Amino acid sequence: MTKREHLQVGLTVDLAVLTVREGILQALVIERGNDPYRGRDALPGGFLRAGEGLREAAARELGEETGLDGGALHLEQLATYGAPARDPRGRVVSVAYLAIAPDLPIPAAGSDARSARWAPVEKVHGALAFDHSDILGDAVERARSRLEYTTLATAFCGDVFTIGDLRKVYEIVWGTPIDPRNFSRKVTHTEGFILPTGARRLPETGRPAALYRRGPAQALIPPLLRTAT
Amino acid sequence: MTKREHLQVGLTVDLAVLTVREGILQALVIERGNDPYRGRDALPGGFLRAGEGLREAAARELGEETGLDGGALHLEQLATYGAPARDPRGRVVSVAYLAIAPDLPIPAAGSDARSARWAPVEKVHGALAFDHSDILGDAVERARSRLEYTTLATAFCGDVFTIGDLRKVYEIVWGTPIDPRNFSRKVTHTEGFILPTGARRLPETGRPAALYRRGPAQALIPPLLRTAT
DNA sequence: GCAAAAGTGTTCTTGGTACACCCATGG
DNA sequence: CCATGGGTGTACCAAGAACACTTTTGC
Repeated sequence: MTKREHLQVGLTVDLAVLTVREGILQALVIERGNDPYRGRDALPGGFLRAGEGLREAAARELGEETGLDGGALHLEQLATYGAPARDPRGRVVSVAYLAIAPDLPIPAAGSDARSARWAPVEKVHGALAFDHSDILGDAVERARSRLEYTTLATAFCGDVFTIGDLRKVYEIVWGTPIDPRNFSRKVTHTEGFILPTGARRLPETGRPAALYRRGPAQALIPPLLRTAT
Repeated sequence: MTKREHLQVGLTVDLAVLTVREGILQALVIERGNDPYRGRDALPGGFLRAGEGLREAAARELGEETGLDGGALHLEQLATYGAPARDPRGRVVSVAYLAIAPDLPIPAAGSDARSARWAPVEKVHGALAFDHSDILGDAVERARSRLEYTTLATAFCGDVFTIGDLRKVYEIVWGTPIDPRNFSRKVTHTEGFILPTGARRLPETGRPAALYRRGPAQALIPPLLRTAT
């Protein structure tokens, strides 16, 4: 408000990309190639560029560092982290985004990627560079909450999926077992959550399961609440 | 990640301060004294200072511009706004905070305040400087949602309040009437939402109402959902 | 025909909604 | 005694939770 020059800060965009893979919740991490925290795992991210919007920057970094298409998967702003000493290079504020991806074969190593890989959230949480463990913790909590009130769970699945696949997403992200019968009724009775494709999938053993596709609904009304732990 | 200088941006903290006053939802606005947008209403806010955390900056600005005690009222990070052209002065990213205040006498004009005042949300929404109308819209939606799942409604009330006061908060923020009987049972049966003080308040006319104080509960379980309009 | 997973139906209980009456005070 | 808002009780209904059996496939 006064006419003196105001503090200028570096602004990064960091991504917490979550997926369900091999039966556990995993996050995309990269191994840092430069100081600070060289050799440590961190969330993918990078500096904002001139003329670029925040979401735009998040999608770009995702593509550059991991080869994932930022436009194709769910991407939402999570929170902004700006503790004065969070980055030893100087004053850097980070806008964190939460991304949800299906179980993709392997993140393709992009031009800027040193060693992007999926890692179990349980394993890396607490071991990340900067304040990225805080960000990851907040991201997981946001994802858990989103499953209650939105149809976001389908973003963890591929184009087509069974009700059992969807239920496993809930069980793995929430870490609690869910009654298959009640779950099935719930998702099939919620208008626009999932749409039957008519096709079926043959498991290794057992009865074939009907395949579904994401429906148009965004909100889950009424919500699917996790019971108090 | 490369060694070239990265883009530096100005970083502001803006506040959407909401209260219920004279039976309607109001927001704290200031009239801008400088260009750009001189003379237009805007949300209170200002630039981050060196060595200062984001929340700390929000509390400071709140005190400076309005005389409200940022430490005393509910303050939560809302979202971050960084569209490239949102500020004509240059690249400025804003971290927005949502604050909830009880119906205070009048915001005291602080040292930096030009003309802080309460204004009906309906009136100023769409007429604010920068992208502050977007921020205010998001803030109102966040507050509405918070009333469903948390005990935040008590932050709109003073130290002591009646169940009728609390119900009016819900009715005004949501814009829908609520059944007084069911509401009363709901809030008194939710453990830790409100605590009886034993005192009573005499209205202008009618039976005295019991007074309550905020309880320790943060979450509202089960939630108090607004029925689909 | 056996193992494995999918799919369906019923009961019970909880919580939400709708609704009508009595109570305590000031004027 | 009347107007005004505070406080309570009850019937009904929707939704979640708990629970057992049948179906379809591969082997």
